[in-house]
Amino acid sequence: MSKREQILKAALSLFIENGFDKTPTSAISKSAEVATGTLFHHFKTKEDLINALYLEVKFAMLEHLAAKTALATNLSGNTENGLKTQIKALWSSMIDWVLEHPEEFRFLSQFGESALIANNTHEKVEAAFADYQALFTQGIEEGLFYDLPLDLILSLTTSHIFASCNYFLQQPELWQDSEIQRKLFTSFWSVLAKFK
Amino acid sequence: MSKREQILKAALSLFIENGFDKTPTSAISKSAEVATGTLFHHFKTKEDLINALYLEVKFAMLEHLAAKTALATNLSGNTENGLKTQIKALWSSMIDWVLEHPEEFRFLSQFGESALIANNTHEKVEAAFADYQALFTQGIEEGLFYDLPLDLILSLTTSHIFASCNYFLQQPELWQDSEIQRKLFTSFWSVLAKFK
Amino acid sequence: MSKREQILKAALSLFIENGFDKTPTSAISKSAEVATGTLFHHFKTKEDLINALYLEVKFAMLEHLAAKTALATNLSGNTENGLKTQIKALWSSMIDWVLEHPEEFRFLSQFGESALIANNTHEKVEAAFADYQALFTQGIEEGLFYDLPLDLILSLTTSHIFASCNYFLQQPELWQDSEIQRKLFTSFWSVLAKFK
Amino acid sequence: MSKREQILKAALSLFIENGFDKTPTSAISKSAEVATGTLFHHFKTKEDLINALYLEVKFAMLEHLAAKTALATNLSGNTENGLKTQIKALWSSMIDWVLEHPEEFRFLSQFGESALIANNTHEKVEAAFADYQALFTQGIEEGLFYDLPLDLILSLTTSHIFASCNYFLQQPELWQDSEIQRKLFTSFWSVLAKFK
DNA sequence: AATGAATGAGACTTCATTCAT
DNA sequence: TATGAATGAAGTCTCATTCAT
Repeated sequence: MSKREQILKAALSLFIENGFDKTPTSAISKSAEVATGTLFHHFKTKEDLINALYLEVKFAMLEHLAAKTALATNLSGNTENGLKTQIKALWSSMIDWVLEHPEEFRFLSQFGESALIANNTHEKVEAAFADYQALFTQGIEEGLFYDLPLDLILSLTTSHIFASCNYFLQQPELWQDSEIQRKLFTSFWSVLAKFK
Repeated sequence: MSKREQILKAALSLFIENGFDKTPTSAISKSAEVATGTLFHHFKTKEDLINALYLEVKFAMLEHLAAKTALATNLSGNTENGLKTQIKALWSSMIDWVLEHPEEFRFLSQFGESALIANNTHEKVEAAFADYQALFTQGIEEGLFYDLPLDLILSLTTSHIFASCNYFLQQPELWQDSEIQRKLFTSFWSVLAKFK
Repeated sequence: MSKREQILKAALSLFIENGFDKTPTSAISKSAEVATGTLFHHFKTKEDLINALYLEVKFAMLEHLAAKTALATNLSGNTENGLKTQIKALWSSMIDWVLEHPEEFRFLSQFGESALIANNTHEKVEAAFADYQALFTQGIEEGLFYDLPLDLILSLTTSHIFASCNYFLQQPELWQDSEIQRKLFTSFWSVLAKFK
Repeated sequence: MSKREQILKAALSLFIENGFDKTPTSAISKSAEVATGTLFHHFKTKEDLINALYLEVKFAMLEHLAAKTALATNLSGNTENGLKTQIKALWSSMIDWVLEHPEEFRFLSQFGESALIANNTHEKVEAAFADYQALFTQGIEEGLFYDLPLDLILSLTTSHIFASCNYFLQQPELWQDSEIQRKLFTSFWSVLAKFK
């Protein structure tokens, strides 16, 4: 692992454990076993570091989703209920990834909305997730979803997933229960879809 | 307004504007027009201050909900669909309060999950909200809601309301549109209820 | 006990326990169960308080010595070895008092040399102890003691007593051992006297 | 001189002049001509600084004593009165060192008994002085000294030396007077020895 | 005499960042 | 690329003292 990677890894753990402001850069470099100067060699400032970390995590998540949902899309073809299938794949891939990457998820929960993440950073992420967003636009346009503003729809679904993930992180065994999965997806789906 | 209240008010504004760590206690006392020592006369530490503020805000919200929903309960009597009526009253009172108290809502959004709020504080709040929580227990027990853990149900509904509130704070005029209200409550209700 | 006395008593305990600077006046008034303002009603400043306390303690000690050694003097008459008898009485009365008033002794040990005690205060004390000092002048003049400066003699004897008292405070039962008393007085006496 | 040494030197002067609590760390760094942060780079806290300083001073004194008394030991051989010779060498080396290092001595006088010096620190010092302590154990065991507890003996002798040093610091020319030296050592010796 | 809320100067310490090596 | 001693501005909190009641 390169020193840059050591630093990112140490920062991830420390930021979620103590928060950004309660994590001195000296603690990061110590935990990463590099000198204090080395951190600033790789990241101009502490805020640069957290933005770089945010991008790494979001893109890692994206790669996972891409791998899982590409498969789902191919299997389903483009049948009439293709949208529901795709969104279900997205939904469950997301929860899978979170359960495999709990620290990363906690990081996104804590810092995704914080002012530390620059607009510039958010824009890069949004561009990368454009394809997924398009699924929701499609659902609204086809009259399958409630006729509500796209942003509101996205926000409602995102927060439903986040709440579910938080719950499963506490009780991971529940995710194995297919009955619970079914109920929960029904709840999720009905947040946006007019019909079950 | 007592000096204590001046301090709480100033802290509320500054914390949501800049965050906890980016708000020096000196800025709070300055904005509250009291001496630096006065802040520490009333609140032993800066963390004590934010916990006291959290309690004040939560209890103010509770009072508003109590006033509004007591009314709703009386009107509805205890008819068969009493639960849905009560929860709808709760839902809309909540959004009403948020739109009337945007700073307080932003404060709860930012700090409700943060490690700054002590367990002790959370416990006091939960005790005060026990009656509302009971509504959800009832819904689960009566088989009206999904048979999912109470905590999960609460978390899903809370995050639905929060996402809605956040949206209306950006677009307050949409809350006047009764059609949107209807759709959104339908979405909200179906997060937890098996039947529409 | 008057409030003034309550304050002095609380201050004594706290000063020896934590030191002068580590004892807030607020802690003193709290321990004395009076209001913060009351302390400053009786003592103009915190330094005034410690000076008042120093005087109280020194005069209390003096009273004890006077009571004990007056007796000794009367019994001994003014025989040739009167001086040794008187000094022995002084020596043992002093240790008696210390063992009965350990807090007061610790207070004198810690603050007797400190810059907190004003010259003015020291002068009052010295005036009150003039009679005892005269004993040592007499010993030097009579050629019984080493021909060394009075200040040095006083300093050597005082520190011998202090060291002994400190020891007996740790091991009070040793003071009951008359053999040890005898040896220790022999040691003490030979610090100043040419002959045993 | 390294920055660390500059800080220790400045702290020594300021502590004895004003006391620990009346010496702001800002005054130390200013007097040492280093930045405020530099002090805390070398010493984690202000108390760490005074403990480090205490060790430095005690070890410097020890080195001086070792150099002087090693010589004395060699000259004296192990004749019958070797112990008295050695202790006299110790006694006069000690006073020599104090007169050459008045600030260091005042520092030890003021802080040696204070609660600021950690047990841990005292233990390190005691270990280093074990050889000298052994001389006194020997004196007691050989029946040359009073049969009193070692701690008490050490305490009595230490305070005799301290009182003498304090006196000579006021009147350094007296230390040149060999007659006074002789009397004073006789006084010192008779604190512990049964025979002159 | 007694109270205690209010004051504000000043204390210790932290920490992101730099720079000479 | 890597190091870590050095920096100094800025932060939280303490505390002796005052004064209106």
